[in-house]
Amino acid sequence: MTTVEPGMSTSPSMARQDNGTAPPVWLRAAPSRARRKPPLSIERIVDAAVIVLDELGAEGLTMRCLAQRLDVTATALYWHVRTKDDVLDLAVDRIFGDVPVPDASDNWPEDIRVLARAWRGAMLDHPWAPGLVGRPMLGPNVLARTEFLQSALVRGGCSGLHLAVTTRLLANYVIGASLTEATWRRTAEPETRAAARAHIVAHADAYPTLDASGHLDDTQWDDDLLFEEGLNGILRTAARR
Amino acid sequence: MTTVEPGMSTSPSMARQDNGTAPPVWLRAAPSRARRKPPLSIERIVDAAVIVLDELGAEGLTMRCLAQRLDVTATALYWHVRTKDDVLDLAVDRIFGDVPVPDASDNWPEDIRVLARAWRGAMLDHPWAPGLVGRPMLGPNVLARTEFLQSALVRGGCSGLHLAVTTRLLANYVIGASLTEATWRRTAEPETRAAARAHIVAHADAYPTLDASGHLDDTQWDDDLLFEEGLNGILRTAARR
DNA sequence: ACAGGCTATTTAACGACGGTAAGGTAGGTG
DNA sequence: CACCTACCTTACCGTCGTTAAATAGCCTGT
Repeated sequence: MTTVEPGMSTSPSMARQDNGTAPPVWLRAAPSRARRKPPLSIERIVDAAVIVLDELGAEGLTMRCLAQRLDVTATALYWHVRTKDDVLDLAVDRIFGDVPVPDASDNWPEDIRVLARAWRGAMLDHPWAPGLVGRPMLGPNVLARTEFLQSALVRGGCSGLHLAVTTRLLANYVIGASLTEATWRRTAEPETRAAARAHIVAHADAYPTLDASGHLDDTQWDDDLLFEEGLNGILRTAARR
Repeated sequence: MTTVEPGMSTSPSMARQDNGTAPPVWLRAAPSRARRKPPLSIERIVDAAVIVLDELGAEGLTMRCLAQRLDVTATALYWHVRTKDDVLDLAVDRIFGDVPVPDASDNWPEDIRVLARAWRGAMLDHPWAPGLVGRPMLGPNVLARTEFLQSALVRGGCSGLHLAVTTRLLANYVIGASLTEATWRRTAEPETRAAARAHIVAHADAYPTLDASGHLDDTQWDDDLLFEEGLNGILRTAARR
């Protein structure tokens, strides 16, 4: 993955510390025209942040560790970014950039389905993202997807109050579903999942319906199916106007 | 609010430090039978945590500040609680305990409406709560409300896949709506809200539908109305089976 | 009355974090 | 050559969550 380049040590502090013992010449770069470290940029920072978040989760992202990954000191990041929260906001919007905006077809419900599926897919691919939705989502990528979603509803004949209601219904459903599913997948090692399910079964007198319906039982229903059916329900009422 | 009791200083460290200068006798408590500090308990900790969260938000809750409010050192909390995350989980479940579980009537959609309204209301009363839903919600209060919700659907004739789909649809909608609304209210001073709306208007070429529909325009639609209408839509499809 | 043990709390401290202030260094420009 | 600006580093601050050890209050058996 990471290849060693001449004149580039993986740690800048090591490069500075080697006073006295110079490395063999052929490992040293040509003194004047050596390739330098690529300059830092917001894009590179956000890219690295997403990688770290994928690997370590939201709690694992540290300015120091993020800087280390970029071969830079932590404080260098603050030249390009104001706070850590900025990095988080940018990272969230970044992953929504990976959600393709489909071309508008003549089948508007299917357009919405495609977008909603991809939206949920992006959040489940980066399970740290739903937990970060508690900050305002006003990035350009999010707005662009919301625009597409609402425009599809307009093509379907929605307007006025009904349009506002359905837009929110759709967005909130996708967000809520992604949040709960991601939380469930992230926090629950098989042992924990089983314990939760067992807790319901054990207190079946308090939770008779949950017990009978197999709530929290992973083997009962497929998450993808449940999401899809819920989506269909929303779209059906949207179409009936 | 806080009354000064004899023999009880608001800060224990002050009480210890006054070596030498003893307070006047009448301010000192009777030496043997003085009322002592009420003992710490998980309940008192969680109560205080909710208060602090309401006042300072999720980022303002510190073990030290929580301890100070309880007139105790920070480390004393760890006798009753394993980590700060425990406090957070307990606080989230605690506020759901304030959501009244209605008696089952013969009008099951209205039962669900009542519960859903109160659920959303609880999260908006404690705007820090939705941001903490990224941790598993398996507390007894949450489970009891979920049980009621699903049992109402069963009374309405739901079963099998349809029951599972509608349960999730409802829960995810309420969670998503509460999350986005609370986020919007919490983070957005009027200036920020106006800026967000203005951003859409300024880029009306990129977001024509959002612009025309008044997206992010607070004066356009009432949040309560939008939530209620979305809920009605879900319940209508649930009833049609 | 008193020793001893359990419970609840304090004192002290550690390591890591987000963030700031000041200084340095390279590259372009006069 | 000097100088400016953009970018990065070194050194450091205050706060956080958490642990370990010492300590105070209370109950119990004698």
